[in-house]
Amino acid sequence: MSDHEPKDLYYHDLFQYEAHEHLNGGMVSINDHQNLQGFDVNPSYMNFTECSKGSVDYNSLATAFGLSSSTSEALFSSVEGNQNAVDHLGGGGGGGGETPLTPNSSVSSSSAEADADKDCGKNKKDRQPKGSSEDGDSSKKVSKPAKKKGEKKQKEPRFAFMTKSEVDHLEDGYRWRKYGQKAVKNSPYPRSYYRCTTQKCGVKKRVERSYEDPSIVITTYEGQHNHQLPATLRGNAAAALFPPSMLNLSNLAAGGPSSTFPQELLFQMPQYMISSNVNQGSSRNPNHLLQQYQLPHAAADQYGLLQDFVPSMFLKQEP
DNA sequence: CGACTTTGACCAGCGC
DNA sequence: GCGCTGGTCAAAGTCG
Repeated sequence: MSDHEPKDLYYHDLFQYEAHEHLNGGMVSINDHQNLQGFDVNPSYMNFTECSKGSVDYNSLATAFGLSSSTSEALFSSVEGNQNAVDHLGGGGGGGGETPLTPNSSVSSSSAEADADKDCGKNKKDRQPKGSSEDGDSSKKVSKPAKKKGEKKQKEPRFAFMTKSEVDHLEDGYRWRKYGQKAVKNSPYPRSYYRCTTQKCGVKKRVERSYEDPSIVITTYEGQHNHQLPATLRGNAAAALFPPSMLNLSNLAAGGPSSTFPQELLFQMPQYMISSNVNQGSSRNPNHLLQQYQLPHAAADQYGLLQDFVPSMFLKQEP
């Protein structure tokens, strides 16, 4: 954090420290022998840095998702609420560099616990739309948000994962609108910013390529979808993108025939977890979805383990 | 014509 | 305080 160099090391370490992370509980590997169709997914890892904190049985997690544990498929990184953790994915972070993701590392803080500031509003997005301002003093493009001094950026749950793909923007069944693109320091590849086009859904995602391995796309999701997959895309995208093996995985997690994208799975998992706590009286949240993603009986045993680490990172504090 | 992408500018946070 | 960087906005352009 003191300088940028450690940040630069992230990508190296992200991969090189796989075993290390395993030992330190910094990385979770979800494994599957199958390759993602079209993605030619290479070793990737599920890195629930936050949830792990050295207390998570990764194998259990993998098992819970119906994954075997010899080769990894996708890297997921829970970087929720931790700027460092996020940044190291974004090529700007300092968490993953020289410092392994030990329980004491900078990645260990939890926004859900410590930063649950319950201000679920999006700080930046809550900026007054310029057009709405009466004064119309549009000398500046962006009006200043009436933000209090100590107020920190809202920290949404985040997930990052790596996918080996030639396309930057992986279809995940949701509709996204690109709202920005920035060059990333020390990386020749720009980072793209997407926002879910569904109204009231503030989910965002960043997509960038690893400069270490340009074939790897790093996707970071922020927030949780509060809606279902768009009907027009639902199924098609997932079905197109995922081979039966992957769908099996999804089915396993879903306990049903519906095909789901791993990313979606990531989001549904939180929702699933959230349901018991948050769902009451929430008419807006289509939590019937949750029923679709019940963990399979086979994984029921592991669910307890999931419960151990999921809540702190996934549970969104309901106002 | 609406939805989406591109792109330059602005802002906030952080380190020095 | 300054500069750097990441994140976001919104006008303009593009596409179907």
